[in-house]
Amino acid sequence: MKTFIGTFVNKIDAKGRISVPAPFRMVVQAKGLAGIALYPSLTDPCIEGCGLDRIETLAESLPDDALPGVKQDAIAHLIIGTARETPFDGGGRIVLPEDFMAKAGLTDKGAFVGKGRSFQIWEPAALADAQAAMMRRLAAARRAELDGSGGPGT
Amino acid sequence: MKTFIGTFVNKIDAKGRISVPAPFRMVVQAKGLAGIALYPSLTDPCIEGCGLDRIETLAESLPDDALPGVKQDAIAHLIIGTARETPFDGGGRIVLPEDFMAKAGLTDKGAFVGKGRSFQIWEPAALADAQAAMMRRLAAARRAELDGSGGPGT
DNA sequence: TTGACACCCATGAAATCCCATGAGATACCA
DNA sequence: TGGTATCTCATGGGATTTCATGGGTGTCAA
Repeated sequence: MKTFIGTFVNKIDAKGRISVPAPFRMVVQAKGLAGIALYPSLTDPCIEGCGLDRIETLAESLPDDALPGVKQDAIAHLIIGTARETPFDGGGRIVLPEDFMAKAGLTDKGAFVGKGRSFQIWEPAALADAQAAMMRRLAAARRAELDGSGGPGT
Repeated sequence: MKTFIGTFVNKIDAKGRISVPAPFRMVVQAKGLAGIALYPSLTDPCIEGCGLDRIETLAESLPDDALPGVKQDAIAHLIIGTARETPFDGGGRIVLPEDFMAKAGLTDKGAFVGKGRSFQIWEPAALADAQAAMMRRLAAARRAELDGSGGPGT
């Protein structure tokens, strides 16, 4: 498996540790990596994660020097600056940085959500809310579409 | 690890010493270097740093087509001319030059921010401001994009 | 001589590693 | 097909090491 797929809820212990779901772990271990990179999501109240190869690729894609006039890489710099390398312990866990947990509202449980090449870690309740909100938006969009092309659908 | 990733805040003691974060130290030590090179940032109110090797590379690997109108050699000479070598002490610390500290507004704490091939040292509050400003800019850009597709702005 | 600077060691806190345990799922065998 | 053995995985706690930080001493230069 080479993509992050599915949702898994694991416990966060007193030390801030959480087990990375075995399928996710295998995605990064298959690349020969011994840990993941975490960074606060720029758009959602959650932590984002990926193999740290992705971060290093991001860093290497930047121009060799910070010269005036180049602001297109603002996002990359923001991610690189806030990212954090988190190695697996013997049991396949990582330690969630405290400030990341605070930003994502994480306390005792974390929901890993696969996003393909990356994944997110949500507070389970917040994830449910966000997903419900997205469903409502989709339903509304569909209704709006049907309204224009015929009667109210089922 | 071969790139500077993440943010770490350390204390500056009365002697102007500050611990270089262990992950950053390992990046340069992996290259066989026993210290780092510092120079005032040309674009931000902070100190910039990297391995000594990068300064040497800078003198040679200047593309002449990156920025039309900007004298690349001038920038290189500026960096090379102002850069200072700062060796690690036994505990992995460096001594921040006083004039650099003044330019960056550093007093009692310094925030190391990874930038991939290099890193920066900020006054923590100034860093927070700069990052917040950047986030606002990104959010504004995103809003501008969404406006085209019908969302009522906040 | 006096100041600045580099090197040394000490210490507490925090992060990391290690092993143990139990539950659940799977595979295997009768 | 039912039951059992095995394995993986998630979790808990303790021990060890690393790291950041503080201060002292020696050395060199002005």
